[in-house]
Amino acid sequence: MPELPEVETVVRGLRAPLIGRTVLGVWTDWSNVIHEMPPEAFTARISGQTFTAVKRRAKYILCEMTHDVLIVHLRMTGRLYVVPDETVIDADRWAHLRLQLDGGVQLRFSDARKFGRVYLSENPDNIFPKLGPEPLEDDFTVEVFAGRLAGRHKNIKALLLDQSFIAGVGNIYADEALFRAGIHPLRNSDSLSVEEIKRLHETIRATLADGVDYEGASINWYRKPDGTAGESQEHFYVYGRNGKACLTCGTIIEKTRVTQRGTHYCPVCQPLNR
DNA sequence: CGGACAACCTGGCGGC
DNA sequence: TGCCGCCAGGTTGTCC
Repeated sequence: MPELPEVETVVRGLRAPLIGRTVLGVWTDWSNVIHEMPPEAFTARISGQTFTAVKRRAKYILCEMTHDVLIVHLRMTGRLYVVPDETVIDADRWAHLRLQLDGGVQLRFSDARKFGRVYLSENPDNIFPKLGPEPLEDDFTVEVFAGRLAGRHKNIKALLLDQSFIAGVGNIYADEALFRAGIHPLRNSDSLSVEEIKRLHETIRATLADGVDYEGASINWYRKPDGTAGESQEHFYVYGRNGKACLTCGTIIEKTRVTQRGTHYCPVCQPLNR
């Protein structure tokens, strides 16, 4: 669920409550959430460090501290928020990691499915796998996109989901971008015309930018750090709209599986054969 | 390189 | 009301 727009929204929402706060202690009831380091080492190392900045790379949240970077990946059901010590909210049922901060507040990481990951490292590059370009940056031009497509032979949806090809796109925004570009998710990447590549480049950026503007999609698990819902889901063209009329042509939106993932598309607006 | 698929986990939901 | 099985999707790793 949390894709680039959701992660970006979390990052923006954490800056005010987190920057300037110092870690006083660590509590966990499922230490597997901490990766690449024993929990005791994590506790010893993070204690006393102060948060200085909060940034994003791909779907990773980067909380920069005095000496290290606290790196969080929300995966499917992760939620990250700062609340006063005594506050109890529903998501706390799955809050497996809590950092006690000064000022009487806690940074809590809630994750119902325990897929999320937390790392502490001097340099995030030591943690990241190979990551593609940031689609919303100015240097992600259509030429860059076309260059990365060259030589690839794969269905276009699978390629959009590949984080080493382009960073930050997940299942929801891949479907939305492909619809807006009028491209069937099973089209092979090497069959796209110059015009289609140009359209897809534009719709990837527009879809993600809209997602950020709407503060993410709260379909089930995702919430902003302040606990409220995003509105992105109210503006979807195809995701979750299978069985409903296409907003462009009225045809019934179909759902199928592409590379093991639920995939939504309009069979008329996104023809497989052109 | 690409495709298929299991694994990691558990809540929510439809069906009976 | 309760139990069963399936679905959700980010990422890694394995096998062909």
